[in-house]
Amino acid sequence: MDTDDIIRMMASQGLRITDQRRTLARLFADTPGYLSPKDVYDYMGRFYSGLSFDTVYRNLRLLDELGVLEQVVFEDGVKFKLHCREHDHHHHLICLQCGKTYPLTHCPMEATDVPDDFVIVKHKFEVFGYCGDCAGAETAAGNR
Amino acid sequence: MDTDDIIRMMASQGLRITDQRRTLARLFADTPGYLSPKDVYDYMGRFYSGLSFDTVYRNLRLLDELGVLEQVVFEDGVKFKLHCREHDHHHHLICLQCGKTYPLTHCPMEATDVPDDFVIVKHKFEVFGYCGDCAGAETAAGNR
DNA sequence: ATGAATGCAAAGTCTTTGCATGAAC
DNA sequence: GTTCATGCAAAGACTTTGCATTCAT
Repeated sequence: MDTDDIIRMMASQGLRITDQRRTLARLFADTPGYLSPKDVYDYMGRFYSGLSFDTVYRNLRLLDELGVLEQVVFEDGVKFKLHCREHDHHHHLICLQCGKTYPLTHCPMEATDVPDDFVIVKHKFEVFGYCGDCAGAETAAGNR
Repeated sequence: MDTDDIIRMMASQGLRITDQRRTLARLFADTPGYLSPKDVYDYMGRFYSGLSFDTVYRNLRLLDELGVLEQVVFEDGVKFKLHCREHDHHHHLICLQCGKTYPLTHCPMEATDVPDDFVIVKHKFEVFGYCGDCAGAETAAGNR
């Protein structure tokens, strides 16, 4: 999904396409992983001098509600990424360094035994670590 | 693990056993599930009129660091429960109503394919829903 | 021209910190 | 008697809201 796809998606939901939202769309289109509100604010701040945090929050929340972005709560706070385009259920491998995610097709629920009287509503399965690029960089740094 | 076990654990780590900490120990010994800082504050507040939030936070953080409690970040905030006494790796079934947890022995990592160059650090697997008691109560309420 | 998006300021929630008093050892 | 725990007050981080102005449509 590229910048224009995101913009079309926003427009189709009735949102007005401001310059700022165009930049926001570009940012998420170009980012493979998760971004915190602060990450977004810092990036956007380079282009808009008077940028305020509340606008960033408003747009992130709006895009989350419209299904353009998805929001995940990590130990160190809330983060956002493009909503996964894959329609089939899947989970993620997440790089702790660069934030990039990789889909995992295996869903653990198939193999999980749950008591008969327990009504399942949802589940969460995430794997964290370092991707090839980041693990390599770290090792190299450690060898200095 | 009962109240006295927890108190012994605190004492062995050099903590002073105040009346308030005794109550805190009892609360967690008697609670099968997760408690938010506010839950703890509300409960403790019944016994200590001048109770302040900062003391609750301080004690929760302290007990988390000592390994007496464990802290988990949920969508609706941070919560605490007694640290699992089971030594073997396991996951949890969590009731959205009463917060009670049940251990799951199955670990999804065995069956998950991860790229060779990805270095795994940790993973998270949690199942949410309603336990037998709560699911029953909800259905009964719905039938009124 | 109309209504939505933005910036500003302010408030709200949750959590932490500094300091004096009081309690545990 | 020392040292740690508590309460109070204040500050800090993060997020949301109200309102006037500006901009997309």
